[in-house]
Amino acid sequence: RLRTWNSRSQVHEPVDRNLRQAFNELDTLADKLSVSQTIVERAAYVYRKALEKGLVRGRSISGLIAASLYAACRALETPRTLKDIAEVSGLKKKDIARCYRLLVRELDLRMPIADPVKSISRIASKAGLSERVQRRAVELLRRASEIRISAGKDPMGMAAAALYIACVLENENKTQKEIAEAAGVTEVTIRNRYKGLKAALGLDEALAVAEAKRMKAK
Amino acid sequence: MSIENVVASASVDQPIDLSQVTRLFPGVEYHPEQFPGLVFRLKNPKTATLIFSSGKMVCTGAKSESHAIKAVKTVVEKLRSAGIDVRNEPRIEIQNIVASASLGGRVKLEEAAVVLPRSMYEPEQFPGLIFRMDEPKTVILLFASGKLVCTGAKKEEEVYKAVEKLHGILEENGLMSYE
DNA sequence: GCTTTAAAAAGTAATCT
DNA sequence: AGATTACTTTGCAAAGC
Repeated sequence: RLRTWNSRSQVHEPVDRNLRQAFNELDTLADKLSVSQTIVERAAYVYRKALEKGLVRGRSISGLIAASLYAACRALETPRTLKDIAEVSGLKKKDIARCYRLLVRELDLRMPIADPVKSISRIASKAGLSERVQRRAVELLRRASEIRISAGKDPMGMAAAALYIACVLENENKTQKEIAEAAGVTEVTIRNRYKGLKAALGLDEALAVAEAKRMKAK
Repeated sequence: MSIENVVASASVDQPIDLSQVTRLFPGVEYHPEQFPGLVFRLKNPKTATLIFSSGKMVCTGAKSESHAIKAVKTVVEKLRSAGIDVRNEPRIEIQNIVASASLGGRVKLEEAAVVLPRSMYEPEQFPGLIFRMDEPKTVILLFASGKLVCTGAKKEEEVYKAVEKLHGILEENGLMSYE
């Protein structure tokens, strides 16, 4: 995808050698993650800035490329988790996260706060959930953010729990396990967020009725 | 507010034979292939002191500056009474103080992340907001509960100043909610 | 950059009963 | 479903790879 950038590079400069290797890795990751060309270009921009600031010295190109790609996804609010990028890059989540924080600190990147709503459709399609359930989950998340119960919690955990609750309320039979797998969190996390959302949004009665119906159907 | 950990460096300006220390104190941990420092643990003050062959040391785990100083002096005394001649008194410097505190109310974390310069809030990676303060030069981990961790200070006074300053900033911007 | 030491915050995770 | 233990983040020094 970045052939044009690569061919523009001149062979003699070591900077261009670095960029070509970096952009080749970026293309590979981007393909595996199925992200748009816009994301790739933003990631390439972030990496160039990092190169200019000398942040690449003594650090692995792979880690910074993976972190640049994560930063681009975050900046453009495209739901890709550190876990996703760790899986396709073969790098450790912890190392990519460290590079990402370095980029944000040193390049003064202003990142939008991760929004669980942006992950709803991706999790839903992986788990095979209806449009109605998704809309319900989004509404639950909107109410949750108003009363600030999401603060400090993993956005994917919030999104997964909202989808699970929406499934119960809309009588869509999906297990916590299926949604947990689609979201990349554990069932325990869904249960904990479920409790929090139920209590904070006053869903006790509605969920009790829906759960009872669910048991009967089963 | 309470001080949770104090890190101090020290030096007796004289080499120390770590193998000898290992022989005299069976309880110490020393794995030179893994790490050049010998771990000398004290029950009181409950601390762990790393001793290097250069005679330099690092004491961690103390709950106050004075406890850290007391711990280093105790370690030196123990070495002496075991038969190691340590001629000089240790030169001790406090390097870092870690404290925890509560602001007494909930913090609007997402809004704070937008308002506070040089702050990072990444709930996917860590539940707390990371705030780097210039003066006093400290780093504060701030949680939605209003509880926080302040680290990087070299004086207890800096911890108080940093926490009060942050509290003031949060109040001025309407980022606190009590009860 | 890594290695080791200590401690708190709140969240997530793995493992055992 | 709990309970436990362990890991994530921050700061810092030490000597050596």
